[in-house]
Amino acid sequence: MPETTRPRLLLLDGHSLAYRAFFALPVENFSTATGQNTNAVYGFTSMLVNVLRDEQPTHVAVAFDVSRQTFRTEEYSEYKAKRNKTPGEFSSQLPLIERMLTSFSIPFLKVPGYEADDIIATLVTQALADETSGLEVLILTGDRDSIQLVTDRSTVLYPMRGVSDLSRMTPAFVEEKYGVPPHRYPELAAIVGEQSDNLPGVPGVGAGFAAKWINTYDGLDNVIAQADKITGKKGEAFREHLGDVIRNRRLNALVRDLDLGVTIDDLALKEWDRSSALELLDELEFRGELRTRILDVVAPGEDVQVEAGVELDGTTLTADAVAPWLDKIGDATVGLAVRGAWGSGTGRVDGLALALADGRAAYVDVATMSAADDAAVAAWLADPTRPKVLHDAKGPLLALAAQGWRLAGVVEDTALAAYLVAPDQRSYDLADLTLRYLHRELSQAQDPDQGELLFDDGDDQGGIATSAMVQARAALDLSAELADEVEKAGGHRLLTAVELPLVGILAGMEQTGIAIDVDHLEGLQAHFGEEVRAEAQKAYEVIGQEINLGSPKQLQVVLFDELNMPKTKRTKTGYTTDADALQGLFKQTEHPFLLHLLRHREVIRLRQTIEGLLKTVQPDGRIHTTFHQTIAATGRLSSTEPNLQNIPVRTEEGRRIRESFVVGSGYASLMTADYSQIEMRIMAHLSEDELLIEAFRSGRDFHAETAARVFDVAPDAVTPEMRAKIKAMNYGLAYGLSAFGLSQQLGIEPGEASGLMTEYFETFGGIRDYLTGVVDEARRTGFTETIMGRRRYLPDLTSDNRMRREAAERMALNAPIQGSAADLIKVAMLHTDAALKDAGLASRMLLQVHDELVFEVADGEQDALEALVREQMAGAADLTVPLDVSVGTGRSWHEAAH
DNA sequence: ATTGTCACG
DNA sequence: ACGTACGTGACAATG
Repeated sequence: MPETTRPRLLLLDGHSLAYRAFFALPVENFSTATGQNTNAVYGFTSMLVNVLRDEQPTHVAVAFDVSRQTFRTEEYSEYKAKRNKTPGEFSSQLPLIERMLTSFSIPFLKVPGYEADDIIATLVTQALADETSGLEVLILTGDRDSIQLVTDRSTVLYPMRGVSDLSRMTPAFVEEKYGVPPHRYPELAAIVGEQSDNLPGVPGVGAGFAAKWINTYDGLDNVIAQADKITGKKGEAFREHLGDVIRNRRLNALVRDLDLGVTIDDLALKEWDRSSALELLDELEFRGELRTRILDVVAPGEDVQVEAGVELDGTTLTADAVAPWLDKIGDATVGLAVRGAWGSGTGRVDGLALALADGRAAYVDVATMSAADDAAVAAWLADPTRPKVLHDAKGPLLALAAQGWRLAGVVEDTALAAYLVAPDQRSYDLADLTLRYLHRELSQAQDPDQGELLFDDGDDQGGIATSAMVQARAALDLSAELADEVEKAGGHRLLTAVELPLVGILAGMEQTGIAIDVDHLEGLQAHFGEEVRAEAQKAYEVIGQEINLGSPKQLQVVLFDELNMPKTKRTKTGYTTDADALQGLFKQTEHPFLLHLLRHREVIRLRQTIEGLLKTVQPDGRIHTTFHQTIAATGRLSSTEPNLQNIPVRTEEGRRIRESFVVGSGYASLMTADYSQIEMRIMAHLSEDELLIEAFRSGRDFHAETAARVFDVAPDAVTPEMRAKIKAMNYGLAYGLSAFGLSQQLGIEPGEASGLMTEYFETFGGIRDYLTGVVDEARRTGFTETIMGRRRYLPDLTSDNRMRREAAERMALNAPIQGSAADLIKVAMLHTDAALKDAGLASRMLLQVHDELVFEVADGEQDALEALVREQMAGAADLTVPLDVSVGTGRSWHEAAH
């Protein structure tokens, strides 16, 4: 005989559970790419799903508070008044919880003027009224008021700590824990008070005494009636606070007869809306364990595989089969994945995987290709009319180039698309994106036993062909999905007109590399190495011991314990020993150790830089850096292995390293071209500040011009000090400067810095208005935007954490400026590259350093190149101020400085 | 793996 | 009262 399912009603207090989850789970760990916080949704959903799984209810409902205004606040305005203002990070998650419930087909109820507790109390009362139904009730809540609802047919599940441990409150449990039966719990709470509701109780009376009184006198009413019989201090306090107790009792009584317009039958569990549930899980970026747990409960047996069911009709092409296959697919858009390796401007191709939207896919093993195959592949790759989609195309591009294949017709790079949609991500791994946007497990689908991959994989032993084809298909499907997202984020033009075409240019620059004078670099290495040794020796002599000068920990012992120097600014683990602090200490103590230490730092750093560079010189005598297009959230490029964007320049000694970056054989010289004050010019353009625009249009010394305005003197009366102050101010502006930061920078008093800022903003009111406007708008829309429409999402602008909020505000000030500059030089690179090709010049672009481009100049092209580069860089955008470009030429990067 | 320090724009 | 400018990458020391 089949077991009859006992009817069980599960009631949840949505508000209190979500609120608990919000504080239990660190918000940093739970937010989406676009900055939506999800910790409360996550915690609530997790609790809900666990209870659904463990308790198997037949009926479910969730109750919410509508607002803080209820009949209780009407009656007692201080009710819950001590609670902090509900954080925006919390409120924004409530609609998501409601959507989650809707997709689970679980009804949620709200009644204006009443709390979630009252709704639950009403439902419990209804459910228990019908004794024949045998309905059992479970109440999941984070609010202790519900304890009064516990009976032998209704149990409260109360989260103990965090969101995982539930305490099962049966009548016996309540009696054991509080010393009173459940229906008397509110009487006890009335005496003891409830801090979270801002209901003060009787001072000095705890749960123990309260329970004793209630039991002795048989209920609170009798305790009150015979209050004068209670002796001692506690009795006195009780009589004194009788009013509070009576009020508490009135307020903590739950309303049990609301008109909800639903019956218990309406709460029966229904079919889940699987597709909208999945969609929401993706939107919230819930993957991994919770996702699985939800799907297990929501749609048992219909796990991700259903979603991952990508049917691939794949084949590993044998010799001479490539050309016919490529012919068959015509000009369909193809997902392309390259197997091989790449880096340092070169690479190797082992195989190519192609996938089409209709399921066809092929893998070409380069090792077994015939000459005809090679030609067919080469032609297809190079044909711009045969559209291809790749993930992170720059590496494959280099590998293909090393194979002698040119790649054209790349209509989408899914890494770049995902970056434009959410530029703050740490990585844009294909598997992550596939899961986030396609609801598919790349790794799972790779396994032919689990996925639904239907193809003859022939001698594909390691599944290399399979996984490559699956990735090719994933890239293709992703491009379709991301196209919408990019469109929504307004990034379509940026993607197709800037980022995508830039890929090839960057690949070319990496491939070309920059020539290095290794002998010179080795000479410098020996030179600085000797000084490192000598300076360390002197440092050891002064303190009479040999410590590791590179260890902040050992330095702190020497400086602060042994030499008893004043403590510097704190770091997480101790006191800072950075150069600024050491200089400060030297001013106070004049201890020679500090000078040797500082000098040691300086030269060891130079030596390290040199050694790092030497290690990366390739057999061709050149360094081939890797440029990254999806790292910096502002839109800038970054450079690694080695980083050629932070080669020393500020000191004469450091600049000697730049002497080692030289013109390669067969070329005449290096040329650098950089924008002057690009960020301030963008500031002038965006702020439309008349005076600032005028300062730039005058063509005279910008910092001096602005200083003259601020100090209200003639331009020729500006002293070097005045200029230095305003220069620091000008630079600081785009960083969201503070009086403190400015004072540190200039070594002046914060008060003076603050006065300087006031003067500055009075002079350049347009800048002040612009800056406040940027932050306001970003707070409203959730993102900032550059001249080209590049977005950066800054959810922390509404954070309750002051540090986080202010940090986000500074990012909001900086992102449009730094990002627009990045847009501009990228456009300049595209135009310059095109113009070089147009003009048939042999000169080539080697490096980009944010506002500077470095070129290798071919013989006889010096003047033509300079004119071309100036024109393209200055014309990259039409701003209200001119773009000034300064150019220099020489044998080395050092000489090419201007 | 994280922290401190320091190089660049 | 508190910590302080934006964006990166490399290296050594240390947990």
